[in-house]
Formats: sequence, structure tokens, C-alpha cells
Amino acid sequence: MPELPEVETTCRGISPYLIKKNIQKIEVRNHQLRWPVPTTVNKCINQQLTDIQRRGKYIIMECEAGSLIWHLGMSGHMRILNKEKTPNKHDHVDMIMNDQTILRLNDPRKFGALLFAKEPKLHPLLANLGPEPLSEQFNTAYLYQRLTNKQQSIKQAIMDSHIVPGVGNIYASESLFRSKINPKTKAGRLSKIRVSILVESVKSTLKLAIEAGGTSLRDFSQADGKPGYFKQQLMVYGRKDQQCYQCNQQIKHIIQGQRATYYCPKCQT
DNA sequence: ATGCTAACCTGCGCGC
DNA sequence: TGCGCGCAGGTTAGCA
Repeated sequence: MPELPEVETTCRGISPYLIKKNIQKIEVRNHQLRWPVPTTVNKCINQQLTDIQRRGKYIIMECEAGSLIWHLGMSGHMRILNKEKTPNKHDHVDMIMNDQTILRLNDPRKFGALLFAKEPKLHPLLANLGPEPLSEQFNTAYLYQRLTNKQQSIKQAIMDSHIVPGVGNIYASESLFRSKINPKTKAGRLSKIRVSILVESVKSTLKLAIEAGGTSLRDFSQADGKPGYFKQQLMVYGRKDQQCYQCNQQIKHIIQGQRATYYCPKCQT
């Protein structure tokens, strides 16, 4: 579900309702997410939530005592409630603010996470992430260097958060289509020119998706409950055997690293 | 070091 | 209708 654009959309949706307010209570109905939710999250109780940031697919909520680190996994989404409502199935966590605004996490598959860290940037999960794809640090020189000698396919390489975080299964296929790069190409064999095209495609694809509010396939929805609309702009993802919008060739579906990849065998070489 | 695999968990759509 | 199967937006741990 949520890749960078969906997480970014979530952050933008929830921030106005939470920032500068005090956290009154964190109600964890089910601690068994990707990792057990630690009791240390309660260090944020009675603290002001000063800022919300995104790092890759992580959401970081900052308080003076430390930060809450959230991840939406495959199937998570967050919702803002302005008054108490009976929790539904898979509503695992509520964060209740001093004005009774509630942030509610729903995650059927429980691959998401809620953790606490005094210094989130030093947390093992965040410390080794690659540069943000929409930042200057994610550029041709950087990516070309990281791909040098890599035997792995370029699809798998750009889905590696230690190289660049935030690019998941949808946007990997979409970015490669826009770059005209075959997803099976060994990462280390791409020319510098093609790497530069890929860098720009990753950035533009993510930006367009953010503008559309993300992609809603199954469970993803924004904090106000509305879906994202980027699905209508997907060029290859989920389009197995359908015609390529550019050349009418049939879109191919292959499996790479246990994940579905979609591409146009004629446009992407 | 690098790269592959299984594993975590629930729901849904499809074919029979 | 119901059942079993395959598949789904992520990521780490563990092993070769």
C-alpha cells in the first residue's frame, strides 16, 4: 500500500490536526504490529507534538522527550476523528490529543509499526536509509556511484531503501517505464546518462503522485477518508496484458524478488 | 559484502 | 454458497 506519496499525503493530511497540540493518551489496543509497540511511546504523554516529518516511508512525530516513529506497512492508514467513535476491526492504535482530536491507525495486516526513539535519526531503522528521493542529495552522481558493480536488477535496486527510500513496488515500475529502462537490467550496467534519466523519472513520478493524493488500490485512503487518484495515471502497474499507452505492445508481468513487476518490452530496453 | 528467501498477517477475488 | 488458492502498496532476519 503506502509508498512515499501515500505517506506524504498522510503526513500532510494529519499535521494540521496534531501539530502544537498535547498528546493526552496513546491507546494501543493491539501491541502486536511488525514489532511489539513499546511502552516507551508513553514518554510522549503530556508532551507537545512539535513537528511531523516523513523520512522514506516513516512518519516521525517529534516531542521534546523524543519521537514517535510510525510505519504503515502494506495495509496501514491513518484517520483523524474529531470525536470518539467505536473502533472497528484493525483499529490498533489511537493517539488522543488534549482537544480530543484522535489519530487512529488501522492496519489489517499488521506489518506497520509504532516505535519510540529519543533520537529518531539515529534509530537503526532510519540511520542507514539513503537520501530522500525528492532532495538534492538524490542525484545522478550519488545513484551512479551506488549502482556501480551491482549485479542486482535495477528494479530491485531502486526498491532498496538503503539506496533510496520511499520507492515501492508501484513507483519502481512506473519510474522505470518513464525512464524507458527494462526492469531486468543489471543496475551496475546502466550508463550515467540513463541513471540521470532514472533519477529525474523517480522524482517526477513521486511528485505527480503526491499531487494526486497517492494511489488507492485496495485499502489506502487519506486521513480524511478520501482515496488517492494516481491510479488513473499508472502507465504499467497492474496493467498485465493490456496495451502500452505509448506503443500498443502488451504490458508484461514478471516476478522479481517475489514482487510483481510490470513493463513494456518494446518501450523499455 | 552481496543477494536471495522466508517470514510476518489478513482479506479479497477467482475458479471450481 | 462455499472452499482453497494465489495474490496484495513493506521490510527485516537469516542464510549461502
